[in-house]
Amino acid sequence: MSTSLIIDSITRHIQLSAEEKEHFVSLLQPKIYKRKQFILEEGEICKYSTFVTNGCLRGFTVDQNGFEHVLNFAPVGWWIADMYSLLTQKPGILNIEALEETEVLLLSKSRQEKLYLDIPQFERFFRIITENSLVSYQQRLIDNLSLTAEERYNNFCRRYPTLITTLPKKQIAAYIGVTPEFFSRMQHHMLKGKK
Amino acid sequence: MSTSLIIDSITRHIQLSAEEKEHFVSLLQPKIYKRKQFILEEGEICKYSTFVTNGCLRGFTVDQNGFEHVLNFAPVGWWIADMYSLLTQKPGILNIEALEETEVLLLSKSRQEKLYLDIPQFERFFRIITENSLVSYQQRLIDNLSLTAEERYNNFCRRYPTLITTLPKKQIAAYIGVTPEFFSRMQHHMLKGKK
DNA sequence: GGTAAAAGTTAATGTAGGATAAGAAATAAA
DNA sequence: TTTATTTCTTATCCTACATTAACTTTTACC
Repeated sequence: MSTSLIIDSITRHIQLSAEEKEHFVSLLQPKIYKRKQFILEEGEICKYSTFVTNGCLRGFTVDQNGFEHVLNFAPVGWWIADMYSLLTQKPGILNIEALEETEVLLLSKSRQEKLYLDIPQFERFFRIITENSLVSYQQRLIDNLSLTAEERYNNFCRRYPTLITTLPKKQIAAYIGVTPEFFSRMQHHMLKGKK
Repeated sequence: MSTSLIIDSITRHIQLSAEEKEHFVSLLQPKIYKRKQFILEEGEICKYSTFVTNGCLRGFTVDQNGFEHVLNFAPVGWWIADMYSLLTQKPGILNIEALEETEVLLLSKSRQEKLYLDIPQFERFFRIITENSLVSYQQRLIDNLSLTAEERYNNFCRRYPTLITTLPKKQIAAYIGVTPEFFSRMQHHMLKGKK
């Protein structure tokens, strides 16, 4: 089980002793998902916080008309969950799917809660990453209210330069909030504009 | 200084001794804002978490074309801040303004940080309310990607029934993401549809 | 390496919601 | 109570993006 990445990303925010690290690692379950395999499906209760050590996941919803909307991507080093369902333990609306073969570390809700009591520093760690996540969703909401699709795409490229090359365009379109057809036309238009 | 509301809302999530409550309250600064007065302006550094004990605030951005977009409302019992600016201590893009005469309790960033060390339970409290806030922004983002303006308005009415009566329609329009003109037309259309 | 499936493109037509303008109604300040 | 300001409405025209459909290219996997 490769845990150096998760430990590094945690100790960027809090300090842990060797024993604490060891204890934390003992709570994690490694798992591998194949391309297109679902980590979580709409209607299920989310039982885990999922940390990606390899590959990439996507969280998305399906609307009344069957169209998919991407809430988030989780590339290497990111956490993902259906936060609503994880917190309330009620059925969620999120689907989480592997975009390619993906290795994760699972932290169950009950173990996460116990962790807060055993090592209170983790309360701080999850507070901090939740705060950062909140800020980025607020910014994205403002972007969706203020900007054109073209501007939102430019922001996406600026914020996640590595993802543009790896993700199918279809998925980026579903993230910025346009149809694949319009996305295609938009890119054509942007190229023309630059020349 | 009326602190029973803030103490109640905190002790719904964590337990505090009488001394801890007293200590917490000693960190708060009461303040009153007049209608249209700004709590924070774009470009400033956000120094406080603000808790509303009376009245109502709004957080909004102004886009390139001068249009306002409402990120959030803070009625009685809610916290508000420019989270990006508060966390990074860099100039923010949010304006926070009083919609009516409003009483608040201010908790400065430095005192909040010290509070985490003095009473670690507060780390948990702010983790929990940040998680809840995150969930609602995620849901709102999905709504903006999936639903029509009419459906978003219905959701707003369902989620914040008390606010519909008190807020100017203009502000609700800027929250759900339409112009006041279209909002007006939309309401007319909805009435017709119901009969 | 072949083939089915998925992803991407292009074009024509349609629509939710924006822009502009101008007046009516409500509210606040004096 | 009056006046000024803000909010709300209605109507017309306009645009960013959606829909549909048909086609091409790329990718996965047997």
